[in-house]
Amino acid sequence: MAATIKDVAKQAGVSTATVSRVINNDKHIAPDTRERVLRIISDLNYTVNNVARSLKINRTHTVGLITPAIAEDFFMQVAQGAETVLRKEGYTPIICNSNEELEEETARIRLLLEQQTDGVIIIPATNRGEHFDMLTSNHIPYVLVDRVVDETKADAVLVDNINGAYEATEYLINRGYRRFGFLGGDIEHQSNARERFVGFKRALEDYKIELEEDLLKYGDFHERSGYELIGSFLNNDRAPEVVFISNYYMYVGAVKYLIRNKDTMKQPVYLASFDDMAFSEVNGLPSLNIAQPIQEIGMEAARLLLSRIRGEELPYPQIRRLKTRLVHHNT
Amino acid sequence: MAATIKDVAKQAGVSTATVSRVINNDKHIAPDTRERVLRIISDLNYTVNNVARSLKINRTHTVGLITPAIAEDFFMQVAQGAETVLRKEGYTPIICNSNEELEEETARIRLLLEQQTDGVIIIPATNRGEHFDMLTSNHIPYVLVDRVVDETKADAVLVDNINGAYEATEYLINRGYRRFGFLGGDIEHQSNARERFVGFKRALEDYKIELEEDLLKYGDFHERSGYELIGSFLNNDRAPEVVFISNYYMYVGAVKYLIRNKDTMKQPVYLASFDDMAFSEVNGLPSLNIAQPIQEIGMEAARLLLSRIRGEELPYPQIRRLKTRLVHHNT
DNA sequence: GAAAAAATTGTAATCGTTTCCACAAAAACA
DNA sequence: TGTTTTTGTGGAAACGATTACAATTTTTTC
Repeated sequence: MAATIKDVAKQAGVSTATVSRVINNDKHIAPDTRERVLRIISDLNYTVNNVARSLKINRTHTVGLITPAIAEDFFMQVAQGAETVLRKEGYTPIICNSNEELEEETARIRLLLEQQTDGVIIIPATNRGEHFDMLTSNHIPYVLVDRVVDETKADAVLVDNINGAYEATEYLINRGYRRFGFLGGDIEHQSNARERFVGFKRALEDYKIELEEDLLKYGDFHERSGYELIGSFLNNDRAPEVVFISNYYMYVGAVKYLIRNKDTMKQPVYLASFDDMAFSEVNGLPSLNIAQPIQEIGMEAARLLLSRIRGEELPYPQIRRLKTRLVHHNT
Repeated sequence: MAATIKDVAKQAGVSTATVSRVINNDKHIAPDTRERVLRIISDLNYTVNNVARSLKINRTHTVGLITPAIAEDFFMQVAQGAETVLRKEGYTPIICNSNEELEEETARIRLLLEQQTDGVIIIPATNRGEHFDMLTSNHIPYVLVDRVVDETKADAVLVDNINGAYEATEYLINRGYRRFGFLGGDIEHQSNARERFVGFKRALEDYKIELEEDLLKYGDFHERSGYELIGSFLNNDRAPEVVFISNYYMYVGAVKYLIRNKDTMKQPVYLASFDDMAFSEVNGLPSLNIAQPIQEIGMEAARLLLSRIRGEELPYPQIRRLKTRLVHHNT
């Protein structure tokens, strides 16, 4: 139904080869043929069929992006960053949702393989990575984002979690805080949760500050666990002066708890937390936030992936760590 | 490099036709050949090449989704809803970003045309719609979401804005509020802004409540305008008791203003606003929110589009309006 | 003005599938 | 047993582009 290259060729009285050359800006074409062909193209409203082209040239100029959740701020900002650079380089991202499930992640990889994407950016849902081998064995480059399974294996774009946590903690210490609470993630299985804990602890050690075991709680980086855990700290005589929260969603949960219970709260608690996103400012509570350059993470991941796709020579693996930044709210 | 259907055929000692039949679950195939072929497929780690398949069958099982902004809550919830039903039906969404720009929206449509998507879901960035004709003339079905250019022309999934605004206003009236402020959008050019205003005004009229001209302000549905406009209402003796805000982002702006200036505020103002998203609860201010079934909008759009793709007989155009729901926060 | 070089165009194979058509073998029927 | 029907399989032509190679025309060079 839609016009094909053949229709254009016939109308213009040339071969499809010539039309193809015009489309692809081949230099060796006579100016007047080029012009004639272009006119017919616009007359017929012809657009190139990318699926045919992709089949022939064996590249699709598409890149898969697997995220644990569409519709979550952090992931979509990464996606936005990636989209910006991919688009500029003529690539189309295909955003997929793993729903924080290993099997879905695997299924999406399979899908992207079928779709012949030229590369994949993955924000891993779990700490498993065997299924990435499917990509390797098909020679599809991929880049991990935000967390990593095994640092020696795959390209990754991360944030300097250790340093970010250290700086924030150090800042708090210098401001005179001594009694710390800590709300972390799964330090067993999640690289970023672990690193943030390390940075936090190292700062306390360097400044010889005691860390009480019962002021140390581990959740799962979800809002609910922040909401539930923060409560257990408060309203007793051993409450911390400041709580270090190592993830944004747990921070949101904690904030919600504090807002809901502000009338019964004995004393204010200061919050320090990873990430600086929408909520961090609007909730009205004073806090120290460790801002990740989220969009930049996505952009860097896209850049790295494109280098791989283009076959540029880079040692394996590339681990890029971006710097965090401290932000103050409502103080 | 990757195994093709030919490799499988050769290994299994059958023709590519047979392999294809196995892949596509053709009924007329001998059980033992099927089994043999399946074994080879798994041995060779074969995956079908969808770009070749798409070329042949002239369908890609992909659907474009054009949104004015990736990384904005509302749009991504729509996307999430759409993704859920598309995925279940074997379709892959390609999410594109128009950046709230007409030209980019046009460019994305052109891209999706080249990619041969089977249909497109569009959250329009502007009130222009001529470029949608490119889709029509290529026989690609499309569905508009959230706002509409001309109701008589294209399929659309919307929300019953008039009724939603009316109900909320009526509720406020019944609660005794009489002095209303209104923060709206561009009622000239944006269908949803207009409809919400109509519902609001109609309720006031029905209850014979005066609407003062200088308590009526129009912004642009962005945070900044909410922030700036709310201030002009307050701190004078003619301040409204309640402000009806017809968009979430303006609401967020207003909330930020109120939080920042809470110390200098003479009297509290109650907010009523369209949408009920992340901020609505956490900001701590009491408010009445008009919740749209955002994910459901995306799901319905996907369902409608799939009906069109499948060629089901439905009168043109289909305009589906979903109901809103009132939600109370911090009261 | 002829030979060589450069520029322009066409022919046809190819990418990896699907599917129409033909056909052989097996099953059902008489 | 011979005929018809059913079942399973293969051959080969598409789908719409790109591109190596060849062929032709034009330009340059001496």
